[in-house]
Amino acid sequence: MATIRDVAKHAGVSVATVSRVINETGYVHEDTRKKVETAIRELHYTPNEVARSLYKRKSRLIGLLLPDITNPFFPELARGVEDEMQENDFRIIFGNSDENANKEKEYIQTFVQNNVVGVIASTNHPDTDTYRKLGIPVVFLDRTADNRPSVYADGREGGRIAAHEMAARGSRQITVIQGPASIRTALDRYQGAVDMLSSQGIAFNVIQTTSFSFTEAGIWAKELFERYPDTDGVIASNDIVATAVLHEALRLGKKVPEDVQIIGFDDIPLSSLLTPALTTIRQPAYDMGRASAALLIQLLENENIDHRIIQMPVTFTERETTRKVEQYG
Amino acid sequence: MATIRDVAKHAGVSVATVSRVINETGYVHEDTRKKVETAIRELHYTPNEVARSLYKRKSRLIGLLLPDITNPFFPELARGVEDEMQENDFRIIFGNSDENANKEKEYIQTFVQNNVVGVIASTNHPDTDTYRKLGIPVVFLDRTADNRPSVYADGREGGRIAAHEMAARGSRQITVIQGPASIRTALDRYQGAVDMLSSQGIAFNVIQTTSFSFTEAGIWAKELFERYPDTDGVIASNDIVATAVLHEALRLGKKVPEDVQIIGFDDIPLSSLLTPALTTIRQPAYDMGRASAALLIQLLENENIDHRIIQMPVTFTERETTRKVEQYG
DNA sequence: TTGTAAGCGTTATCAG
DNA sequence: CTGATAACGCTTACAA
Repeated sequence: MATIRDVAKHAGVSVATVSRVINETGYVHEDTRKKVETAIRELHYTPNEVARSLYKRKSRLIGLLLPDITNPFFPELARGVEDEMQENDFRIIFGNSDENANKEKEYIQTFVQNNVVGVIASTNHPDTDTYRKLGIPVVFLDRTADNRPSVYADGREGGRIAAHEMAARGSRQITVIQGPASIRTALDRYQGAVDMLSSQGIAFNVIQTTSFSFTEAGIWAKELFERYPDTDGVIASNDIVATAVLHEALRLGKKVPEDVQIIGFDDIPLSSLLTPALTTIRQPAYDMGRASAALLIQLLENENIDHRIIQMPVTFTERETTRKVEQYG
Repeated sequence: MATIRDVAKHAGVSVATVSRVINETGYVHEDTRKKVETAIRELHYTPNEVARSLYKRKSRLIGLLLPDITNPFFPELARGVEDEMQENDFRIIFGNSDENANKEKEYIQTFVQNNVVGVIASTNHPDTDTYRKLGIPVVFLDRTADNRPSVYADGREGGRIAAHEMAARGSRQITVIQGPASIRTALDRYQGAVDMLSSQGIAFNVIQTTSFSFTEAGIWAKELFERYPDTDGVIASNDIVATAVLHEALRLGKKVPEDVQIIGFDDIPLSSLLTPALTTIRQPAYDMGRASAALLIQLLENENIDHRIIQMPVTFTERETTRKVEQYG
């Protein structure tokens, strides 16, 4: 790799001058600029970001920490972040935390060691020193914490909507699937659903799950219909579980939505391709990712901006696993 | 952030000594080591990877370039790469190329600018200077090129298997979905299927698609049944398209697999949760990711290893969108 | 308008 | 066993 020295020598100028033309800083004569530019071209020179980063104590790198890219909700988030960052010439160091506090801490640490200028994190522990003492801007994505910068959707409201719509469509033997207790968003959804159901005086059962994994989703679906065979409505903690429930219901010969209605959460891309297509509470994942990146970039330019907490809308996305409301509402 | 100087001062030694204890290189007296270690702990010191990287001209970073993390096949790959890398203390800079040569080149360039020690890339243009002149090890993932290090599955064989199994199960009005012409793996699958069908003297139709996107998949599925309504067997270019085809077939009132059989490709996590569950040609994505990372790490340690091309098995994964072979075979 | 040189935080060489 | 110090490739005062 050619260095700035090589370019300087090749162009017959000093490194300072080369630096000036690269960064468009300070005066440089048109002719020398030309010389330098040809030298750069001829040597295929590109600046070493590491050296830059060392001197300026900041890079063009940001850290992105997500629970598990294998859960289809997160790639959407990631893609949004990446697209926005890419357009602003930032690159991403990426890690999966598996919702594990230790892995999370490790990653954040290496992010810092690599001089990232900011981090976007989807974490259940935003209130730890890991983030508090980070010294660089952090945006919490899909999660939130007191007054810290964050982009998230209102899971509680989503849960409420799901419960309300399901009740409006006539289900009275509802089973709510409670996601992993350690995951904040899962808890919110659950709480929202429970609140709504309670306030409407509708009884319900609960199935507790401990992960969002594809392989285990089927197990819980089975458990659900074994323990509560009369279930005529399922509020799932996300679309993966909802898909498993749908699969199991169909396998048991139940008609969906006639015998049992199902509402998921997230609206992952495959949901609309299921048969019947999944009714769900949509989170605008891609936009959330983009928004979080945009927010981080703002924070990078100006630490003190007003609008640091962005709540995205959660929308009832009616498809085919729920009945038409006219029939019942 | 504390620097090595701070630690040295705090411990009353020179920076050289601190460096020695950090890197466990050279002699250092037990007592001084202790002093240094406490200093490190008290100051919460962690080495600046950027400075290290600058001096050593190599980092603990690798670049990962994937077409689109939003396609459920790639997160599996990415996860495999990440887990293996993480266990070996490497971090990942990540980018989506969208199969776009320009974006790809840009990303690779910034990878290099950030001193990555190696790259893992899923690209359709492995034979360009971008990779040839990179100067650091590259492993091609899910793609391959002459004799360059790579980890991939035999798409052609997969296509053959799909065609063979479908024919063995009685379909005679087969439509093959040809994926984007620019994507090598899609082409291989298609070729394999066509070869097999031709050699068996079975006529078939072709639907050409131009992307793997969820939103467009539905369009092609519609087109398929409009143009070839008598289709009784579909060999799809991947599971996303297969899912869309299944969805459309069901919507049209066709029975699957009785009226039309469907075989996908990849075996993404959701495939087994569809109803009927999708029969597909499985690629061991996660393992491929891990293998590519392991290979890259080997290459990093020793440029000249023998086994640089790893072909992973492709397996016919029989589920419910194909008929039982006994009935027809 | 341009060049010199210090400094970013490390590692490694070479004396001591 | 330990300490100075040059070097990694860049940016930025400061001088010229």
